[in-house]
Amino acid sequence: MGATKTDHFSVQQNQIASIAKALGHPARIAIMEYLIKTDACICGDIVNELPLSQPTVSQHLKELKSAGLINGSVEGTAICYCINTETISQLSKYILAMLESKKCC
Amino acid sequence: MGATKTDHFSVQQNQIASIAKALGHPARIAIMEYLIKTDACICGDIVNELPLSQPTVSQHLKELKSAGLINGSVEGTAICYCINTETISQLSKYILAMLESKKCC
DNA sequence: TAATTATATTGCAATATTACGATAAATATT
DNA sequence: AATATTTATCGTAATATTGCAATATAATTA
Repeated sequence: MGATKTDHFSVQQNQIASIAKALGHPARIAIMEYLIKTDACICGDIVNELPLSQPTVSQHLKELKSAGLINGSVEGTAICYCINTETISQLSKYILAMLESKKCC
Repeated sequence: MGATKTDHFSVQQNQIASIAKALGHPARIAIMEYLIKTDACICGDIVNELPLSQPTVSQHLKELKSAGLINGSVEGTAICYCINTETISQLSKYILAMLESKKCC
């Protein structure tokens, strides 16, 4: 075992889970915060901001990208990373809906 | 390696990450949705709702509980599970703040 | 074109997660 | 007390994640 049984759940359940999963690591939260804090697309220096090696940061960026939480575009030798508001908004709406439909307790 | 370097990140970053991580599995999303859909605390029958074995569901419930996303109280032979609005609200606020501080792109 | 700079990929070790059968624990009921 | 019901825990196997050193790739600059 060890493999998630994704096919037993709905597309939306898997989608939301994969976005949440991508945010489920402090390094990736830190990356998102840094991209937001600087109010701009960041070319480079994400590695210098984190207490992790370059390959590790690159891997985290890849996961955030594949979850649709950030976009990356080539900018010379560097790559420009930017947060993707749409995906965050999708998660936000889902969670707000959770709170709204809650009636008991 | 394989162990997350939690001590290199802030308490809040770890907190948000752990809530997101708990939601990072379709089965746990399905559990949350079921608890919300039924508009009540559910004693039992969560296992019957999911395509997973009882021990597996029990484990997922434990994770949701330890992340503070649900509460469980003994109710006879059964256990009554309920979603914890506070934790969901905490995540919601954090994500909304993300969207608000986003200015570029 | 060679050197430089920035990011990605590969390979690997350590650890974590997912899933379930078997079994235990807790509470009700007979 | 014995049985039934419900949930938790243990043990274990399969897979995933985390992290980094080494290396590769891509684009710029000298």
